[in-house]
Amino acid sequence: MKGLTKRSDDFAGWYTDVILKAELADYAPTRGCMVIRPYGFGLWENMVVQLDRMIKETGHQNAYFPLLVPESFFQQESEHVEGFSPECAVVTHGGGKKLEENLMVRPTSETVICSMYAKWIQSYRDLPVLINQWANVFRWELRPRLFLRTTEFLWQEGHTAHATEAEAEDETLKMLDVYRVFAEEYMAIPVIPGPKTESEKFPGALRTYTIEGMMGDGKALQMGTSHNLGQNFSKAFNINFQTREGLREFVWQTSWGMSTRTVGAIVLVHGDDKGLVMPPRLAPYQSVIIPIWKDEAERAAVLPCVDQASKSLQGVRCKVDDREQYGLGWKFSEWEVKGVPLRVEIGPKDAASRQAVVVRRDTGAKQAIPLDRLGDEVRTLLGTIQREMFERAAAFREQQTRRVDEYETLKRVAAEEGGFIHAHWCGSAACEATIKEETKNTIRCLPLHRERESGRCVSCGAPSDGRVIFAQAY
RNA sequence: CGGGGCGUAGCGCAGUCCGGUUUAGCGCGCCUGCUUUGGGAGCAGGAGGUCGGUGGUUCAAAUCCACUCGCCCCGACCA
Repeated sequence: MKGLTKRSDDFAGWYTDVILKAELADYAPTRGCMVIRPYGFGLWENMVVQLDRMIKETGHQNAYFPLLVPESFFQQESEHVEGFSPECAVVTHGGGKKLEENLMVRPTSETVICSMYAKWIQSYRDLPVLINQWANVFRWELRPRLFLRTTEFLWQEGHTAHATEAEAEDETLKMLDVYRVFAEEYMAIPVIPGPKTESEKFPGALRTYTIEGMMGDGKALQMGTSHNLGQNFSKAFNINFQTREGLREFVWQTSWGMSTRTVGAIVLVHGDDKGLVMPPRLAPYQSVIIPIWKDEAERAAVLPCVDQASKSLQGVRCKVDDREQYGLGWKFSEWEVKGVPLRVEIGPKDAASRQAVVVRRDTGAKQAIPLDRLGDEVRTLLGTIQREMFERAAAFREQQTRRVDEYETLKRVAAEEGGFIHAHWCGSAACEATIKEETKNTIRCLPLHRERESGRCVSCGAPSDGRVIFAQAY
């Protein structure tokens, strides 16, 4: 692709170029906002279809709550207000008049939803409440980046209410695992699930769990979060219920979200110098057929083969690129930057031998496949690509991960190598802050299934019983 | 919000320092026609601009000055 910044030259510039040239998105006239273009939205829609299915399969129902939240509602949970106020947009006027009460544009929907839950929940028989909504939210970010951090973004936010603390914790972890499976099996991105530290948790939550992925430059990206809200919101919004025993209790809540940011993760993890590489299970087009001919005779020979190929690819999201105004090189480059997993070329030579030339986007590997086996082979190849993309990402993460025991080493690795650093940490916010200050690395999470290992905090030397993950984050 | 950079045709840029043969150019793209097609095709013709905005200096401003708006990159805050 001409004009595409090399990934190794300037990773950030490359990222922006890929998104623009692949036509995933474009800058909007509104500051900090972007337009998700049809190709990018097609990817998001495929993600939505799968994630939505998984959310429903775990017993949740979709609903929709309003974009605007009365300021007074928003202010009911103190930690929540403190965390979100700086990044909220506020509506002060409506219908040409100053409003009696300001309306917050939701940065997340806990408060409106809780106000409704207070109304809907009376008895233990009303529990659990398992609701999800697909929505847009606004966070006034100071430094926007396409997909990764935009003022408005799309996401899914689940909000549940339970009778017991244990049930809420189960729900929190269950949805975290839904995210893990989605990231690994659909996005082909290995992630590390685990709780956030106190300083990194969601404002108002008891505990926040995250799935952390490693991007192609070794930096970490939080790809989804699941919060155990405890009774913080139910107390603030008075969401109580009568137990079987006749007692009044506050519900235990969770919330969890995954956003369009993850589209950025797909670019950052799988992309290369030619552009995007789409994981087959989410790709808007899984294959593109490019017919080749230079006169009517060849066209007549090739077209039936294209039809046959196209028919044999039933069930594969396939596009036939028969645009005549573009040359072959142009088409190849275009579908490469867009990351279509498989390119199927059919020209006169192929037509003569009843075959197609199939080229993998991820490896560039090229092979001739007889037309009568094309459907099966393509389906198999798509599976192989999906699996190998995950394996490559996992191998890369492995290669960019260090175990470090000395603070000096941590500093050096953080400065010179980047990537994930597994190190001991005593659990104090002070050490966490010092390390962040001095190395730009933050604790991404305490891996859920980390091995018990006694050691000493890299910062203060106090005892620790397991390693945490440090990394520079997006 | 701090530091840096950039706003000139749809996109990418030159011209700005040192104001004046500049009628504001170039490449790509776009439109018309013909020829082309196994890795970004060729020829011919054509359309397209309040030089980000406002104000100032001057006989004369894309060019100098002031203010302003917007965007990008790097930090602090965040999904």
